[in-house]
Amino acid sequence: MDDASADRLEQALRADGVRITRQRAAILKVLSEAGDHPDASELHRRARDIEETVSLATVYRTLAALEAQGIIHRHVFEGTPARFETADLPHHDHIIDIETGDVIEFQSEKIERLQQEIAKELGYEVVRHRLELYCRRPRKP
Amino acid sequence: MDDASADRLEQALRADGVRITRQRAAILKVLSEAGDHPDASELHRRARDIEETVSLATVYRTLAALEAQGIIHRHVFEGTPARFETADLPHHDHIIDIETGDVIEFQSEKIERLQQEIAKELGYEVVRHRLELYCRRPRKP
DNA sequence: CTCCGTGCAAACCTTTTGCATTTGG
DNA sequence: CCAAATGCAAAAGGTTTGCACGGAG
Repeated sequence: MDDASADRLEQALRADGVRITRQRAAILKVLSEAGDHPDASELHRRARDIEETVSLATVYRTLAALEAQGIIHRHVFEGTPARFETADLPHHDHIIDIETGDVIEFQSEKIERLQQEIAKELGYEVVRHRLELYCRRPRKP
Repeated sequence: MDDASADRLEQALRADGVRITRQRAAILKVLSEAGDHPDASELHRRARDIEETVSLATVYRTLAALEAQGIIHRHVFEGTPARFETADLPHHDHIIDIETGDVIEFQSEKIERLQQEIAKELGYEVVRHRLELYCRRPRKP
């Protein structure tokens, strides 16, 4: 993601009457540039490189606001703090490398469809779902 | 699950040199009789009806031990404390009713297979996974 | 007898919040 | 201007842990 994206995030927020402070601009920039899935304290660290006066509380408050607007997604993987990513990509699920912590995205329309079918058969409607594959690279033989 | 199951859990533990105390016996009984997916404090509450002197710390320590032995599974659903179930049923995933908190189990061999394939294509091997469908009952028209 | 397990209370860690102060629009 | 946002520090909430005592094998 580039700076144009950070601008887009700002527009989306402004449209909802949210003020763009120096702190928020920094957080938005960091989010828009993140290729990975950083957690709150990592975002805090990166944001402070841009704007020194960002507190962790503000990071959390901004993330909550962005999530409420559907601008970012929060993922809580097993045994780790929540991690965040911008919601600009189409829906996808995640592979978590259990050795490195790396996160890889993937999509599977087939799985999505199967999920709906299963829920329907049991009398439910899927509102949202979570699919995480905790993986490792196979050992060489 | 019935009392015979509680006994089976005890055997499994004893075999690993773990002592069966009154407290643990109570926790095992509660787990083996639970048809739902109780969290630690609910287990604590139920265990105390059997054996008054069970502390929450012991509940957590016993759950950790049981999980390490693969005797129970721990599920951390969104925004709620961890919930536990005995590992006697074949593998399954969960539907969570977002209105009632009810948990429904389901299996899908197709989805399992697709997961493996996807991981393999990306150069990974699935060690474990988590699939949760957050659902509601559809409104009547 | 001897450790393993226990209760209690304090510590932990991430996330949230109350309050007085600053600041964006 | 002044409601909205911030920093700080304290609180919250689930879970873990240090320590001295108790009980299973």
